Amino acid sequence: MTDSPRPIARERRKVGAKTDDAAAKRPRRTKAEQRAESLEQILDAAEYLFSRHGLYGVTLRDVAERVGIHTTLLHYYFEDKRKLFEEVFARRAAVTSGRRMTALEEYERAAGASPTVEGALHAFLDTDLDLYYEGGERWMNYAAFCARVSNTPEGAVLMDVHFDPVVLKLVSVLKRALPDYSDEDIFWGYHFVTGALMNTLARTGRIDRLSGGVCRSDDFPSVKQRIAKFMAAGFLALRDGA
Amino acid sequence: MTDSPRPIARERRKVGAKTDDAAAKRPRRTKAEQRAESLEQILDAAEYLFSRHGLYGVTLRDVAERVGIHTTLLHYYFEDKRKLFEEVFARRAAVTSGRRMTALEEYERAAGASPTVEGALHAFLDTDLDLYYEGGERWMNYAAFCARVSNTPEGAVLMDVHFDPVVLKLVSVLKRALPDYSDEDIFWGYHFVTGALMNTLARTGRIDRLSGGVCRSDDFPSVKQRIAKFMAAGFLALRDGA
DNA sequence: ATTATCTATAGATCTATAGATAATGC
DNA sequence: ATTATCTATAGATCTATAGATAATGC
Repeated sequence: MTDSPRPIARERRKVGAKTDDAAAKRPRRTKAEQRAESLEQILDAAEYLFSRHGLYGVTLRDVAERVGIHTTLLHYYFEDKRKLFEEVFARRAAVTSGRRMTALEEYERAAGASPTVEGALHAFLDTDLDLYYEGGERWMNYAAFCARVSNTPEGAVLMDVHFDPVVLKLVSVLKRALPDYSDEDIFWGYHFVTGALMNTLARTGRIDRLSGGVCRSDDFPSVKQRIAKFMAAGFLALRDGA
Repeated sequence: MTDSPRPIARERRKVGAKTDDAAAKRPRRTKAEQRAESLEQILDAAEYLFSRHGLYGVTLRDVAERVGIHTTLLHYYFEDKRKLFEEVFARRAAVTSGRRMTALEEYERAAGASPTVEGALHAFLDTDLDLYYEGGERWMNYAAFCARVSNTPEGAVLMDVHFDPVVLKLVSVLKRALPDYSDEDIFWGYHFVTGALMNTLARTGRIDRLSGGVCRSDDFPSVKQRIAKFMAAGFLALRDGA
């Protein structure tokens, strides 16, 4: 693991130099604060590293070094490595899921009796892209983490656990927008949508190189401009005999 | 690593029991054959394991055990673990790339002056889906391997190396089909297409569980029935001011 | 005579635990 | 008195190499 030791936002405690820094700060922090801060730093570091190298490509030592703590402290806060991984996934899942759920409910209310595919997809996709893009680096890391994980067998199970409700909500709105569609068409359509979304969140840099710089992996606004309209048209095209 | 020790197609040499089996067979095989067979078995096993657990989630021992050989033999045939990984990628890349290239050229010839988006996508996507679906388990493993790898930073670089030519060919046909489109729209459209394709190739089982069995991850024919038409409509929808 | 495969092993690294120390909490 | 953090270390496992053995090749 040779990641650039980009400092995470909060100041690192330096190993073997806990005098100045720490002595100046610790007294001001309550234990609850210390705990919360350590947990956050650990999860941020793990999120960053897991998003780039996956569960097995990251060692607990990598995480500890990035935070500037001793490896064993990870065992104090987390049962084991897998649990740390799952908590990285879970931490922000509720936020994105909740936001999209709310957006879908609001859209349903606003659209009344005749929701559209594009409207539902705007609520689902734009809300998510905004969250990552406006949430800064950590949210972008989380997005890449999810995308990476989504293409793996175990990762897909985590997706089930955390995202099924909001996805099924989207599906229910799509069904109302396309009342004569089979479930099969709706689900395959969703499958295409989520593939495009995950490919965006992964931000591998491939589209940058492929397009010779015309598109940029981290340009979520450009994706947002196009994805809902693109996918909605795709759904409608399935009408006449898939 | 606790994969079911599903035997790979060729009979395994059993460790510590090389008497019957081997004694009966070896004499009949030339060294070139032996070499070719071992290489193939190793690559097949690695492909299977890497597709499920990624580069770091698989040990050389896992691969060797699956083949039924000693770990050190892997070092005899491959420089190191990463090289093995790259050779798994490269082995079938030329085949899929070549087939799609041919299909696109044939389509261009057939379509003459007015190629369509849907026609180009059929050539590109259907050719690939057929290859995996008709190629049996190994090709399906390779598809999952590629999909998994495509969502990672290093994996994306392998995609560049092996697939850029055929993708740029597709892009050139799309440009002819959509002469008034910006490069940006074309490339983002491709980005959505490949996301949907990779999500299909990954076969994580998520769509099966999400849809309650209505869709199946390994049902590539159903995807093939829909994907080109779906994506073509998406491209066309970008026309009026993305 | 050359190539394929195995034995033995080095050296590094990884996860996890037990127990000590240094902070905060009442 | 409790919680956060560090020291020391066990036990397992991993990649890779050196060198021996057992096949095929002429």
